[in-house]
Amino acid sequence: MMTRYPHNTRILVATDCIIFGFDGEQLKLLIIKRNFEPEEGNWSLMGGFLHENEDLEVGAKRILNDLTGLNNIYVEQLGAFGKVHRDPVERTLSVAFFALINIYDHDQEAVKAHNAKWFSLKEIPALIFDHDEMVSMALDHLRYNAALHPIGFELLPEEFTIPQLQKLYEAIYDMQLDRRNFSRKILSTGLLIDTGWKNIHSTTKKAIMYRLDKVKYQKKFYAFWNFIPNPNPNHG
Amino acid sequence: MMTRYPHNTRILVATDCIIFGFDGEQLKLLIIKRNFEPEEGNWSLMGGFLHENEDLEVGAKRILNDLTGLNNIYVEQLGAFGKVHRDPVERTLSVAFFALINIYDHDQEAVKAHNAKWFSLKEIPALIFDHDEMVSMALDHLRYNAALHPIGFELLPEEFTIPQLQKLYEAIYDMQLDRRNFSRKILSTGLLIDTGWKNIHSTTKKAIMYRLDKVKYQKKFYAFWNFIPNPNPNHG
DNA sequence: AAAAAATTGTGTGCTATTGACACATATCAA
DNA sequence: TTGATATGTGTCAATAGCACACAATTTTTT
Repeated sequence: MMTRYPHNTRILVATDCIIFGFDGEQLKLLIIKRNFEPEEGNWSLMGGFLHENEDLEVGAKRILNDLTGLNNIYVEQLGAFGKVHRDPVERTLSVAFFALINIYDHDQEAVKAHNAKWFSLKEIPALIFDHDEMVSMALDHLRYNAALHPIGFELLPEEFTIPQLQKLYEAIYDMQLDRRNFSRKILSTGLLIDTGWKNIHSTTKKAIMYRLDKVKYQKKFYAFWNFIPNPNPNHG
Repeated sequence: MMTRYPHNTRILVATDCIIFGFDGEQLKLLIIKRNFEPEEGNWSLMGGFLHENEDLEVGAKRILNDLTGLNNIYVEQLGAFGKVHRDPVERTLSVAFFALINIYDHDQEAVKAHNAKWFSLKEIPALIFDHDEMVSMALDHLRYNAALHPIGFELLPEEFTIPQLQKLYEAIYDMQLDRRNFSRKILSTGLLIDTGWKNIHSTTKKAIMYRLDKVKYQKKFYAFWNFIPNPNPNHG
């Protein structure tokens, strides 16, 4: 029995998290100001090295918990970033994870302790290494997947109104959507349950609060949606 | 300036390739019979360790070229597989790559030399490590993406007929499609160029040979298609 | 107290696309 | 010449998409 593969180089493996949140108006990204070398003082995704006996997703969730105090975060693996010189200190392969959190749920003290801050998409500063590329890929992933799967709900509180949901989609796609068509589409999926409550925070007509039907959500995750109006109606 | 990150474990990084081909009737997977330990004699995806100064995709293409003799293979990264004990010898992180090739284009001698063989999807033997999971994920990826993007063409020769393309889609989705509706949909994309030739190999009516309009292909890659009839017509 | 402003809920009609299905055409074999 | 098989094109009803109008609710203003 072999105990090692001979003659091969072992390299460092890290995990970086692209963390999206929604404040009701804008889509935001949570990043940290590094207080360690290299690139100390510059902005970076939250990340860390993988532990010796730790699975990838476990490592990502440990890092996310560390920063936000949250445990049940929606994460998907984005992929591995392995360019030889992406880290100037030593070759490091990073597995990027895409995370969606409810921005009002997290531990704000932990975020402060890590020198972390939420940035609107259009105000994100330059990031270290290849983190800009990771963010860009994560945003594409979000736009691509939110049009086909009901993942947007991960960014909202348990109970939400249709206008809130619409604002989220408008923020994700940076476009205006028709209120009436959006409402019809979203209700026709049958994924929303009327809680019987109304949004008491509104200053005008109080919108109905809904919650996600989690059973149907699981079943329909792969049934294709199309929330975003077809950008190219006549396949020209 | 630092030269190494202290106190962190370095691990082996490998690449495994999930290689799909289409023989005109069936979708097939190319796998190898291992002639080295561990798991010698068992079936496995084609893979190998990443070289010291090699980028991930370069490593995958090196491995693909090694097996098939081909250079311009369509590859996408599927993701990193990093479970602690996925390789019994030593912890190894594998980055899986999804590859589509024209089955009649490759170097059959090289394939034989590697003890490799094409298997129909329904006849794939059990594979080593977590390779079954990789194949399953790759197949999901293919089904998911072929419905939205024109990647299916990667599996066909430069010139092909609409009935051939239809058979490919039927193989991918393991379902029958309506000839007339399929033809209408595919032609309405404007992605196909009539070469003026006809399929001389046919024994009955010779179908028109088309080729892909590569300029439009690039432009339309992200314009959503929907080749597969809606599985769930009334979003119920 | 009534009107205005803002926001939310629901409806209508036109058009393009979809999916089910029929018929005409081309090629080879019997 | 006829039959068998495969290919190309057409029709039509049902549906879904999109543009748009109107009614209802709540707070603020007059």
